[in-house]
Amino acid sequence: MPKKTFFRLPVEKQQRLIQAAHAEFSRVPFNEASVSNIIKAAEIPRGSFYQYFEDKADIFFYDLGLLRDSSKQDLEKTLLAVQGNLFKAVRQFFTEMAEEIINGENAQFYKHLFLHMDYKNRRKMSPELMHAKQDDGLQFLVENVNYDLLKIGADQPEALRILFHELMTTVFQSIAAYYLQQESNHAITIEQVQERFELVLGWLEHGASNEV
Amino acid sequence: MPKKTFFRLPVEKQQRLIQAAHAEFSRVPFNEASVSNIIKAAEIPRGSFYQYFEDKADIFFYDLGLLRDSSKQDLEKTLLAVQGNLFKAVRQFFTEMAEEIINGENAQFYKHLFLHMDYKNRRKMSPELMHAKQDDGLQFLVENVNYDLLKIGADQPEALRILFHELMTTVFQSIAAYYLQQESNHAITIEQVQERFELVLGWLEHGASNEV
DNA sequence: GAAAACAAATGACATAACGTCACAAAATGT
DNA sequence: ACATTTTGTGACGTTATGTCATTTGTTTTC
Repeated sequence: MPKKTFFRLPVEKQQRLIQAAHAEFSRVPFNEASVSNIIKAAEIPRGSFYQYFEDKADIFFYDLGLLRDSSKQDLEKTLLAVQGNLFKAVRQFFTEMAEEIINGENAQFYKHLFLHMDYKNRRKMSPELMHAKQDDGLQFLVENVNYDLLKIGADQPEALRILFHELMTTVFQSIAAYYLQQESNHAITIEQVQERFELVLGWLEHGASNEV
Repeated sequence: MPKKTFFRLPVEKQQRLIQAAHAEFSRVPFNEASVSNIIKAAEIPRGSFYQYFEDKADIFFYDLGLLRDSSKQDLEKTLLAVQGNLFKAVRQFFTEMAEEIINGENAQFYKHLFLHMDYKNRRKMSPELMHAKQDDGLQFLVENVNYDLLKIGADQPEALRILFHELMTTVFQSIAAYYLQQESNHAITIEQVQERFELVLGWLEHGASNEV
């Protein structure tokens, strides 16, 4: 998290910094992004940057957090709207999300995010659902999912967490696959992304094995 | 790939370099590893390093390739041994692999590999199966899988590729989950890793949805 | 076996990024 | 008005990267 000093800054200056950072993280993946470029664009001295943020990662995840907050992706509401049908909720969530991520104004930022985020940092980019508390972020899910539709009992919260994690992985993977194809000149349409996601989600839902 | 010059080097010198690199990549994740440390340990001048390798990534993936070659993990043979039963093959593969990765001598290297490999570079760490050719790496799979056991027809090679990719993701994810737990002081046993993997694989095989 | 052609080795160099620190400036409190 | 705290600043030490001119070694050719 940014340091206290940052939040005491004039809003205009805060925005200038965040915009500069956002531009840099849209230009290149996190590892290639440089603090030097950010401060140059924001026109603030080097020392100030480190007065506001711990380091590059600090401002990156703060920026990412802002993006999430401003987006309409809210799995919680969706889950309630579909009476706790987890698969249905994830389907709907993906449809809304894919459109924004692929064609929205932050597409470049998301591209670098999805292609270069590793397992270790994956947790930090999960959707609103697990937003509030890190420790027990899936409490809402555990309480509001309809267990009748799953091979998971209400007494198996850990299994539910794992399933959710797997579903999110599938979401991320599908998006990443899109960007990968794009880079290798085999661009696919957003409909094909949807199809691919549907295919994998179908397997997770009903199995890929042929039980005759 | 290393440059031609590297392969003309005395074997002893090659090994010295690779060992130094391996130690460095075991010490810290790829992004934190430095060429400077590698050349210091290998006792070769800086200029030489760049005569042999393009950059850090070059020697990293070469090292990784050597590891794969020396390991017994061979999905192809396994697939034949189980008459093309893909799920059975992956199960067996995972059992063999998990043990080596978690308790083998290269555990530290693997830890950094699994926790920090992103979507973009994931492909480069796939098992022997897709070893030979990058372009059409899954040809063997397409030809030797028993389609009767899957909800995928022999006329849907693309779907099979996606399923395989998903299975490998599950493998990687399970390993990564182990290391993550370890870091957060909730260490789990290798048996629990197996259980977790079995759970997810079961979903992919038979679905997580309750079709009553 | 000398000369020419090619290959490999070397470390100084230019460049760029990082995070810190001592000091200056501004703001706030009393 | 002065003291105290907070913020601003950019030069600095450090560390890393990849290149290049030059030297050293090896092979080929006549």
